[in-house]
Amino acid sequence: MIECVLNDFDIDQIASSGQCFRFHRVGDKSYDLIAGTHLLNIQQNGRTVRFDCDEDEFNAIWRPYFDLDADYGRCKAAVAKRDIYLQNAVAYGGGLRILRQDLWETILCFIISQQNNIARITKCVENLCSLFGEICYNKSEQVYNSIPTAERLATCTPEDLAPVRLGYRAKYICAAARQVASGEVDLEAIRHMDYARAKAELLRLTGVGIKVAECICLFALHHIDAFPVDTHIRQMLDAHYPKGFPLKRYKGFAGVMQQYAFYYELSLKD
DNA sequence: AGCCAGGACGGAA
DNA sequence: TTCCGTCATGGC
Repeated sequence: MIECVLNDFDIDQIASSGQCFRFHRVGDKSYDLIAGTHLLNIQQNGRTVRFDCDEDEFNAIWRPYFDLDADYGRCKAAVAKRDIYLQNAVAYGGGLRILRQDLWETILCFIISQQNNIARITKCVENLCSLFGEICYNKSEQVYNSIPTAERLATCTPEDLAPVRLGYRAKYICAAARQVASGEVDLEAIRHMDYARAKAELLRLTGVGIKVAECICLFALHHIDAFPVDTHIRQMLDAHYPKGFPLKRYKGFAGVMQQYAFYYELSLKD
């Protein structure tokens, strides 16, 4: 068990931010999280955060996963004083982090995310894991499955995936899985590429366009200068930045600002 | 009952 | 290049 006192960290905000669909709420500010092949229970009480794991696992997996060595206060301080919108967004989502998620898991989740809503994305991901996930965890009477491997999905047809209810995205998943399993697209190589090259390589995957590629770069590869523009961000840009978002001001970490804005936009629509 | 959702694809112009 | 119809499903 590891206990930390953390600034700029709110597990409820992180779990509901729409960058990860694998948080399972098990109590007040308490979640089971599946990340790749790892399972964690995390619980927050004020600024104190409990990670149910040993020190080695904490340092090797969860410290980088939650980006605990980054100073988000510095990002927040960079917001222009007169930028009322972004000031509000940062104040609202001050506990967000940009996660370092598993690459293949993020590819699948964000292929599924297209033209879809977060509630249904979460259900599709759960269906995919429970029906095709290969590794199972037993934790407090709760069974969790990992995301299915590319090799497993490469053997599937879109008809096989019908119970997952992916709609037209099923054929994208099958095709992308074959590209990865065959080595046509090399995920290990992508992990070592810079942002521009990683994005170009991800775009070769069926079902991955510019927006999804940027999400993968931001939420898995931690290229935090990626700035995915989805329908919510598009509306936000039109409404608050008609002359263009000040990307240059936030060069090198624009994706952090994007995430504050995205989370803030979601809150304004319920 | 419609409108919309963290869009991508293939073909037309 | 840019533009446009199409693609499934279900939350709200």
